[in-house]
Amino acid sequence: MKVSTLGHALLGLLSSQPMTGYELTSAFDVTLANVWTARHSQIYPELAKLQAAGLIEQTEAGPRGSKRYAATDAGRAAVVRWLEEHPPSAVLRSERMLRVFFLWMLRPKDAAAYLRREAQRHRAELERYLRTAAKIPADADPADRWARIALEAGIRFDRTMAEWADWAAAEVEREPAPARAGSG
Amino acid sequence: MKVSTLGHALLGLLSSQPMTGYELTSAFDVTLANVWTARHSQIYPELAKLQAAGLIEQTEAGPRGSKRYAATDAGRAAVVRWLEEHPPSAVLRSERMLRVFFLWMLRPKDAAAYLRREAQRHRAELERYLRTAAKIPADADPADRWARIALEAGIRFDRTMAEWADWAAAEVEREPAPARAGSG
DNA sequence: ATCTTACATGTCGAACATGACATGTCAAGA
DNA sequence: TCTTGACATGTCATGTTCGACATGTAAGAT
Repeated sequence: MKVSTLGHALLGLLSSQPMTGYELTSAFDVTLANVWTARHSQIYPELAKLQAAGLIEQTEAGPRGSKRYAATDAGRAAVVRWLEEHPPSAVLRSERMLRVFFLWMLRPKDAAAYLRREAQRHRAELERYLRTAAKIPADADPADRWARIALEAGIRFDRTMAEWADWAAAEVEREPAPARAGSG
Repeated sequence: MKVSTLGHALLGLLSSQPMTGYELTSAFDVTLANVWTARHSQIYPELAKLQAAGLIEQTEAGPRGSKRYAATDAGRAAVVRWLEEHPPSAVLRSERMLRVFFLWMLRPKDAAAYLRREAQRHRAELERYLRTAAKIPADADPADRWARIALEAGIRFDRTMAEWADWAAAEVEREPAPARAGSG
């Protein structure tokens, strides 16, 4: 059976602890939101597929008809193979960064304002990360250490992008677009 | 008519200069590869849709049955509206970053090796960006300035991620996973 | 002349992803 | 008791994206 990226993500999550579809959905809304997204309408059918393939199993039936799943040995092995054998696809999809390529179409003033707002958004996200990081106990527990490592990527990313956006805004504002040849 | 992200990207590219489907395809393979991807099999049908909507028009019929398109006024206006009115979707999709969340499943030694390879990949990409940047003439021309701004985002991003990956590898290697409680 | 490679456009089925619709449970507070 | 909101699972139509298939041309090298 061929497992999609989403499938591997679910398998990975279910390798650390048994979870319900609902809990997996919120993991995508919170923890993984900045690297991958998935709605419950995609998650539930995928869980059914993984179960049929023997990669996960239901471990518990809870209150509101909830079903808790855990990765099987085969499921965990699939994640490890994915990490070790499947070359990481470099493909990155970011509407936010795509837009930057077309900001030249706005008046310099508007483009600069756009970039300042981008910087603010990145700083807001950075603050959020820093608050989360402050809550992680000084590591010893491997789980905390890994949480900290993933978080650090977010912290550095948003800090860098905020700085870049401010720099870019300044760059756009630097001169009101130099006059064409012959002005000097 | 509702225009997709891909549609806006094509409209943006065709706003700077008329291009053929083939040229647009290589723009996605080269320039935009790090923020958005699209295959020719998606691009050609999308061009047909944009033309039908009056957002682009064919300006030239070239050698091998090639067709060159340019954005119309309506097309350019659509891009500007997209940039100014449509709130940027924060959705970022990166298989590479997703994987990091599951590296705890590897032996520390293997996880560290993985992260070192990640660092190398980012450094290689960084080198590529720096070589490209060196070729951009010291700006004066707005087009060069904008090219430089987009490139700078890539440079800072890959430099940051390379540093992060090295730091993360060191963090993973720091101790061979502390023994469980009671080891003293 | 022939071959190879880059140029060039297109279709189609399958897979992936979203948003809307649909349904129901349980706990807490008014 | 009633109401609200979080919990919980599912389907379906539509839209987006990919990989494979299909076809042909022009330029440059041998």
